[in-house]
Amino acid sequence: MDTKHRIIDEALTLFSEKGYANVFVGDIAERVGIKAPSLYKHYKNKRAIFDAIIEEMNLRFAEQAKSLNINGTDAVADSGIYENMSEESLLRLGRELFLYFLHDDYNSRFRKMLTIEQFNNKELADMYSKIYVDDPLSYQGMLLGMITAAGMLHTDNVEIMTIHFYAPIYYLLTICDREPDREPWALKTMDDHIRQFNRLYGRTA
Amino acid sequence: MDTKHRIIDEALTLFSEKGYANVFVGDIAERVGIKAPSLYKHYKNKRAIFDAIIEEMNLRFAEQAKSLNINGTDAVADSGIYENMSEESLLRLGRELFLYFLHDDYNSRFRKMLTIEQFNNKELADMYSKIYVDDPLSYQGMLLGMITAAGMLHTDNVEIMTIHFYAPIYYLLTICDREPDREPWALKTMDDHIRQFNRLYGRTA
DNA sequence: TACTTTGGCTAATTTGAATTAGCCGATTTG
DNA sequence: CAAATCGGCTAATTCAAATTAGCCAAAGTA
Repeated sequence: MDTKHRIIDEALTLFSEKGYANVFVGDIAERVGIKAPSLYKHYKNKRAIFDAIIEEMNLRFAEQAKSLNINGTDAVADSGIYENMSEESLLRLGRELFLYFLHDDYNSRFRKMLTIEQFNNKELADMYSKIYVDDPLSYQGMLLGMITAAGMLHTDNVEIMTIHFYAPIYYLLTICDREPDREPWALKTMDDHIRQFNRLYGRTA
Repeated sequence: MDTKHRIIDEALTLFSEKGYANVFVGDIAERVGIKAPSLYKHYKNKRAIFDAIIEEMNLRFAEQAKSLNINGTDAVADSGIYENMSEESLLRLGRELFLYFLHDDYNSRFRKMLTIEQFNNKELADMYSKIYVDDPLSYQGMLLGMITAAGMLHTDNVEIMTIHFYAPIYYLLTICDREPDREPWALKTMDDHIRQFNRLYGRTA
């Protein structure tokens, strides 16, 4: 990774821990292993580093969204979630979602940064909502809708069903961001949540 | 309200909007209608203002917790939630909870401040978890547990049932904090959530 | 090979925000 | 009523952090 990327990488780490205003240009430089003035060979100023992070993340999430959509419906059908749609496949879906969001290097740092900066910056508020509210709802809504259409879950309101699936995951996620020690409890709770979700929505009406 | 309280009141507003580091002592003073140096007649320094806010909020929440516990079980029984436990009473419970957390003057500002500062400050992280994770779960868990014991809801895992009740409320709350325009949608979604919750857990097993 | 660009450095400089000094009128209190 | 004390003000002061100036060596390039 070249210096220019190392800078936004280290800056993201620091911003996610302390917030933009509490990170000094010198802190970033130190992490990168250079002196503060050298940073200015790569970025016009501190704000430009921040903007570069946003831009980079926008790219990443756009790619991710595209890759999910390209395969889209087919990928899900292909994934075998239909053939043997069981509690186990739902459990897998939830756990993967949770652990991906929680541990993915960029997701976790970027989410914390957005959490800290969201009230200061309309653009970040919108990104937060898109990434952690609207996109998951629409993607999981699509999945759960298909599973429902296939007769394996039952509801007349997929949106609420999706919130019932996702809100507890989101809730546990924010807890782990704040208190990583609770992760084992969160994982267990996740499993219990999904098993119960499956029982609640899985019965034949 | 005397100056000393006006200061922490305005400071809380500003901290909740921009975060501690982005608020200048002069901003607070201006809101209060005095000059920055005059602030120092009331507080030793900027950090002391922040600490005073924390202390004040600790008091408020302690009082609130006490008043909930004093009446405790009796209050619930008294509240008539039993006699005609209906979808309507659950709806009321959810809506009140939601609107109280969302609009209560101190709750809403303080929650935003905690959201911004949580990763910087272990004490605040703990407060956040207590106020918005642990206390609601234990209080609502108690209520729902009683309703379940009375045979009006059905589950063998009250903790998960409580998360199923509260996590969507929490989720909607964080959305409204970030995007107040979504409040009407959130309220409607709240109602749909609770009706569905009631149907899911209300059936006789 | 010589010229240019790149990316590092140290030593200023600038800026702006927190805090202190010290004055002063109003209010409280012995 | 006189002396504290309170709570405001203006004018410094301090200090830390962002940024700029300007030097230099190594790497790339005509």
